[in-house]
Amino acid sequence: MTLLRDEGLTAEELAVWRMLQRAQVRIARRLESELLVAHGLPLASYEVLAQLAEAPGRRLRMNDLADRVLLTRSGLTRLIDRLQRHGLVGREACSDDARGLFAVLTEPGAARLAEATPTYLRGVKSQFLDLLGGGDVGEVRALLARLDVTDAC
Amino acid sequence: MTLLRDEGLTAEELAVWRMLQRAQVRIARRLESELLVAHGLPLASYEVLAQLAEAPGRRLRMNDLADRVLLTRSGLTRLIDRLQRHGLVGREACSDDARGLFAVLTEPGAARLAEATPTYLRGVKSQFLDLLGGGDVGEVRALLARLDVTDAC
DNA sequence: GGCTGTTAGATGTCTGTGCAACAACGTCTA
DNA sequence: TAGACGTTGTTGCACAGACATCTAACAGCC
Repeated sequence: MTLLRDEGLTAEELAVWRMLQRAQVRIARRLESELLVAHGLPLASYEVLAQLAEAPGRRLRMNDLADRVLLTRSGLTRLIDRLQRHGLVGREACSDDARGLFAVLTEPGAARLAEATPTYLRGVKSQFLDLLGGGDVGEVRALLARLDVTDAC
Repeated sequence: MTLLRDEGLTAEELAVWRMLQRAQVRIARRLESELLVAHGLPLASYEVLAQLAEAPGRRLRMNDLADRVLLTRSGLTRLIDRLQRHGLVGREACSDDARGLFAVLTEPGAARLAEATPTYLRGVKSQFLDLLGGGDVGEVRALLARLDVTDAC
């Protein structure tokens, strides 16, 4: 464990990273399972629909969307394929860049999203916010914001 | 967005969850990619080796280990298969329960872990701790600890 | 001792995702 | 205008992981 000191870390710091990891994975798993049993919607699909719903014109470039839902472009291609097959999103060409494609939320997609959103929100509340306790949210936000470097990597 | 109010959430609270998600996923991705290029070791494999190294006798029951690395039993079976194929861990029977198996860290496994650990620690530092800034660690720990309910679910 | 129910791991199967390679298009420079 | 270079999205491929199912072994009970 002297390796820790060699790299200038404390055991506590390392533990904090592990806790972050555990927390995120477990919360995500529970959210996903709740969405799945109640609406047959995987978490990633929900997030795509939610991002599209929030975007102007209910549409987003594939690349842009991939960033927001933390998927590679290829991963998003397949996911949009699936959603399109179920009629929840469509693809539309982009007039000012012939390479570009928009993923567009369809009416059925919006309906499905509306149906699933209460489940999602309740999950976030019960699996995450309730555990945090009351007044800390701004504080947590500030901490996490530092990790959210929109970097050049 | 009145849905938020219906469930008693604020937009900020929802954003905090998304930030947690992004932070964890991105940090994990970078750690994994660093471990992969430098040592050909996926993050999950590293974590298994690390858990075994910390355990008494360098061994852990499959079930126990699966919990610690956030894998299902089946997932861990395959992962241990792979690691065993590369000689980094072994399997040993459990004397007091004939159903049980220990995953045991081998000497080559320990060596590989020792080799990869500086990369891992540097990654945790540069991708996570440095971004957090200095004195907050105890505070963050306290916050995350609340999410780490070792629950009955 | 023979049931019943539970737990530990392993395996078949399927889905999802990343990486590398590719084609189509845009952009910049000469 | 042409060519080099970067970007966007899709595809072939391989792999990792979840779920359901299976077998073996334990525990409790009559």
